[in-house]
Amino acid sequence: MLDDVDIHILDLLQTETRLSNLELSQRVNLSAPATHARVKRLEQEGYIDSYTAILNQEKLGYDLLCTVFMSTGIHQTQEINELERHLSAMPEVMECYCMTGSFDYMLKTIHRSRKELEAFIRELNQLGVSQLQTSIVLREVKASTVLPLRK
Amino acid sequence: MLDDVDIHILDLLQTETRLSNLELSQRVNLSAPATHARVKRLEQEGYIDSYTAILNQEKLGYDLLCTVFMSTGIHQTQEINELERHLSAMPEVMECYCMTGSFDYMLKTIHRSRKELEAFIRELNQLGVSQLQTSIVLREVKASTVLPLRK
DNA sequence: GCTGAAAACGAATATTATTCGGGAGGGGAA
DNA sequence: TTCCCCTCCCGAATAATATTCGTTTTCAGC
Repeated sequence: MLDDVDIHILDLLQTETRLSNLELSQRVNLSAPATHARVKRLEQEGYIDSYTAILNQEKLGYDLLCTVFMSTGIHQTQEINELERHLSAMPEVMECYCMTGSFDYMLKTIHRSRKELEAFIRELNQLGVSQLQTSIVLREVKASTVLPLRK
Repeated sequence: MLDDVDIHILDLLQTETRLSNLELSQRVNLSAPATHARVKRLEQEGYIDSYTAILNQEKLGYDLLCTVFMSTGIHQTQEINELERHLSAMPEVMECYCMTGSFDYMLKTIHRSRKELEAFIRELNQLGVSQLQTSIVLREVKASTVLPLRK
């Protein structure tokens, strides 16, 4: 289980990932080796899924963020798995959730242009989709990956 | 501007963030110092927004992921800014987008229990919201932060 | 082909992570 | 209480890695 120091470490890793182990240890009032051992434990036990670099979408030409709601006409487990594997493999699909509500899935997708978006939607339609509703993000107010550990 | 090696570096940093500079340099066929200088440049020029640790939501007790669509009754710039500042400050709000479609905003929110979700929705309602439509994520099919650089 | 700027290299150094031996603290059994 | 054992910590030593530096290469423009 996790004690307060573990939570503190996780919280710091979420927001100040580039802290050196030494700095991290000073923030949580432990020695460097003890802190290091805890981080390794948190990684191994799966509390930390991964480390990642967040790139600037705009600077890299990805200015078109969309949400796509879709329903499928299929109900067989095998076909559903197949569909989901397809969706997961599409690099434009950043997130895909199975949801409550009037649609089966919600996707968050990213594109470089309307042209690419259109091609993507066309591709989706060939995957056995019965309904599609696409909206475009006009402005990003907040985009975070931080869990609210310290509430 | 970015050359092929820069793109290669960014792509590796997205997926194998924990690579040492030496390993990274070997992957892109450059010397360690040259690679390091490029990474620093990419950071400084804003191609890399941040580094972050992705925590395991489930293991940390956050099992309730939601999308909230909302519209506001307000139209004054000042009030809108105020509202957005509020939304951004709420730790349960992981993402907030201003969107096309029948609602003004879409939120991605995270909670530990239905009880907390209810309290959150109540809080939202006190922020000058005219319409709210909340859906719950049943299953995460894909959740990525990776931009499709190599398409 | 010459020249200058930009970018690369290898070696040297500085910083940081990681290992290791030993010791403090705390719970259970006699 | 005392002893033992387990867990976790610490500081020092070592290993790995990042970073700096002086020099060399590369290449576009003349």
